[in-house]
Amino acid sequence: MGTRLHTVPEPKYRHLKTVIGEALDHEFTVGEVLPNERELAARFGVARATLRQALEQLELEGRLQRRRGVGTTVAPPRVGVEVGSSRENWPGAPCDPWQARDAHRAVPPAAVAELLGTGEEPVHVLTRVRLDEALPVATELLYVPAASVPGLSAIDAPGGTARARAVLRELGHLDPEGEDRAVELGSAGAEDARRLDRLPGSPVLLVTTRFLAEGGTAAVSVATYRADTCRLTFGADGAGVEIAPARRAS
Amino acid sequence: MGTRLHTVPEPKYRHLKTVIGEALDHEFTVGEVLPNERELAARFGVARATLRQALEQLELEGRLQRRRGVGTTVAPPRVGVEVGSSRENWPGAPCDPWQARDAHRAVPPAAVAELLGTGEEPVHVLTRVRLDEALPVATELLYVPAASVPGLSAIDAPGGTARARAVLRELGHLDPEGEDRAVELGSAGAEDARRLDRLPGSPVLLVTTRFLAEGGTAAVSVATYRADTCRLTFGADGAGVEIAPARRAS
DNA sequence: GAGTGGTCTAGACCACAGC
DNA sequence: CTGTGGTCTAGACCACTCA
Repeated sequence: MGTRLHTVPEPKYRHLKTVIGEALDHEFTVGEVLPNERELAARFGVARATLRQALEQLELEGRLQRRRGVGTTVAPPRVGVEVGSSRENWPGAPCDPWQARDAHRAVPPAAVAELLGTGEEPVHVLTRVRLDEALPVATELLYVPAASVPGLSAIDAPGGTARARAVLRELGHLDPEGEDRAVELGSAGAEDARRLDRLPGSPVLLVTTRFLAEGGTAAVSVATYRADTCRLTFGADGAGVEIAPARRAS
Repeated sequence: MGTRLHTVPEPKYRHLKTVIGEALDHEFTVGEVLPNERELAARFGVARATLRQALEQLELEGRLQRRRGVGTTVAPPRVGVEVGSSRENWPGAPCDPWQARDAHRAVPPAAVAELLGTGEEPVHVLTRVRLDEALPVATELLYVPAASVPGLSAIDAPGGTARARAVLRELGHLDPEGEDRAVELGSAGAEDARRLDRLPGSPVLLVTTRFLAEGGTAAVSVATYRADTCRLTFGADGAGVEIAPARRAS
């Protein structure tokens, strides 16, 4: 009685994924370019679409990187980006890892308005970017109700980065009381995709954060992290920098 | 001077995604079944593969649920599962939301062994499942070095759930000193897929947790959450139960 | 057995990067 | 320009669920 007689036949693309995945571990180095898709498909004796199904999953797992017009390369290990507990990512804090790009006033989407407790009232909306080694890893919309930045008159700074800095400066004066966070899977919209240098629809990790101060919600951040290159870390006060990626076994 | 003259033509599947997404918001209710793929493709005048590309992304965003042999239905909003800070998810704690399924001894994968600080030495490996409303939302492998459970002899319980309970009981006696966590995107392996009632390769959120006690790593958990149905929450001590899903705008 | 989504094929053309 | 990955087609068959 052989092991697992007559289990379902494994689909081709899944077998391909295993084979290529093992080849990546043993016969390729980070950054190396793979043969092109037509070549690979021919070599494995499958249609290009089938091969692509395998490559897609490997890319989803952060093991491959594909760029139109360029080719498919072996991806480096995911970079860990600190998202959690350390107080340094309070907006406006000295070590805040985000770069402000713009600021304007607008009525937030309903889901955000509910978290803020504001109604249809416009709030400050900051657009920010987070870089790692000069490459963008995330974009963010930071919603700040006027009530959180009392020292700022609505027409204080004309807009753009100047106002963004002013809002952040005021936020930094608040006394942080903690944060709420939610992480879920999403896909990049057109804007985010452009800023993250990915195609629209690429998988992203959506991090919604509620910043608490003075008994209420001081700001809400909706951040979009590249799921292919990022591993979000939630350190126990800076101790957890060393978590290595856990590779899936089938 | 029309707005955005001559920008790139939007791919069909992305336009489809928008159209169907809007229809989901306005003309369908949660749980309702959509027309089948051949019917939809014909209705929109595209090939089935193109339609499927749109459906795939909507499923990735948690807006659709597809089951072979059954059909495509409108998904309910994602369920928030508490993963973070609250001390109640320490393994073996009274309110631990996980259900033990099995226990055995094995040498952990290299990445886990490194976190544990054990070498090639075998550790306890507990298999657990996390349910929400009787549906599985996550599976877990919990690696516990023998040193963390001194009150347990290696052959104490013969294995299975009995030993799992014994290990957890011992773990619960430790004094928690904090946790490290990392979240990344992955795809379900064959085993996980079966337990989560999904197909292999489905997107999952991989949560690697290091439990700290007595100055070292008491255990390492590698948990696999269904990315389609789950939103991981990291509450500020139970305050953040109310975070609503933030829907992507394009 | 009928109907669903999942897999697969063998083509085609398009958009983009880089020379 | 050439070569890459991205999109798209019109079929086919398979695996699964349920009546």
